Amino acid sequence: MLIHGQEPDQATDHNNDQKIDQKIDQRMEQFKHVCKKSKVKITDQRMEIFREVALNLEHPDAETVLKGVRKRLPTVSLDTVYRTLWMLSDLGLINTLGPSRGRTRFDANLSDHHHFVCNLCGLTRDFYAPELSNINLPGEVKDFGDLEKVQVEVRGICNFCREELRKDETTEGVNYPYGTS
Amino acid sequence: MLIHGQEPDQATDHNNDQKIDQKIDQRMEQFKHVCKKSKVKITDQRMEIFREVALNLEHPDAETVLKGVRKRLPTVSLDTVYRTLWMLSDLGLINTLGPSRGRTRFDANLSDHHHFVCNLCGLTRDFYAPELSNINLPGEVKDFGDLEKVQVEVRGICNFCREELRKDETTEGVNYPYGTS
DNA sequence: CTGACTGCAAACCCTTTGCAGACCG
DNA sequence: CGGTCTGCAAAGGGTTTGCAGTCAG
Repeated sequence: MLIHGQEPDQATDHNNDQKIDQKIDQRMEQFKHVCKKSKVKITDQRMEIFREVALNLEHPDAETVLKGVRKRLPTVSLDTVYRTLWMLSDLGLINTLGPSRGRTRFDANLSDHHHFVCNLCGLTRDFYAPELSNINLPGEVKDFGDLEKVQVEVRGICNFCREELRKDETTEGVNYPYGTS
Repeated sequence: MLIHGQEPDQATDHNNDQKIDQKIDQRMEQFKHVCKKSKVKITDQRMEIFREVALNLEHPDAETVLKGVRKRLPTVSLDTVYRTLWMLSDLGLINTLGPSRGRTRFDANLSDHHHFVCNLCGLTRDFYAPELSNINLPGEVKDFGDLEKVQVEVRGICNFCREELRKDETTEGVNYPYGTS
């Protein structure tokens, strides 16, 4: 998985930085509240790790979180990041993307949202579509078990990778012809 | 990730075994056709590995494929399974689920379908819903990149895990209180 | 103060790779 | 037969764990 250009501290889509700051403060308060309620100690590491996931629009994996957090706390270790992320997940403060364990990506956006995922680099961005929240599922789905959440995943090629492809077009061939029919 | 009861050779939802056999034969023919066309050698290992993915309704990971294949070819090795699965993916004969690499799960169902995923054990089952194929996406999604596929993922607790939970209810407590509000 | 938390290092698991022998075409 | 494919074993990369020192409450 190539994680490219989109650095955590890059400017967000629009210039609504103030609103974002406000949201973050609010999320930090919620974080502290839940920690106290659960008798979990509030440490600098934990705060910065949570802040990092909450700030990062691209749902980061553990190593990406580490990089971001180290800008503020240069001594944090990767294992603390892992422990904290899973703890936050246990506390319900963040969600995980993809199959459990194994390059898991973390998501601090708890609201009802959907994902665009780049097939090449794994870039994942949220989008909102209230009308998607009440789509009609076929009855058979309920036979599989208890339904909790419906999430739409749109797969494609992100703008960055499309450009890269254009550049690399003449560089190298493909291993297999890919033809299916 | 706990992979439980659902063994590959277990009876499928309904007793339409004959139809399934027919479909499998058809898929095997397609497999051979694509291999020949791509000048890839057809070996017993490759046939059985493809058959295993095509038969298995639960989208298996490499190790699960290995288990299934070893019933027929006891000497296959895990690395051959990996190599073959990625080759099949390159040939367009199967798809992968989840983030690339790292406990990837493989899917021989190439038709337009959606997934039910169990949050606890990772059980993944297909379902079909033609009306979901043309859902209206908000315009902003197109800004992320070129869209290729829209897949709906329904998350929940599968019947098996619900039962397990019921059994374990009195066995042990939970590490964290989980409360969010 | 004390138990929970951190950082280090080593262990662990899943996946990939190099190589010599085996096999498809 | 030749080049591809397999199985073995060892390496690789991400994640987890045991432990002694550190810190929040």
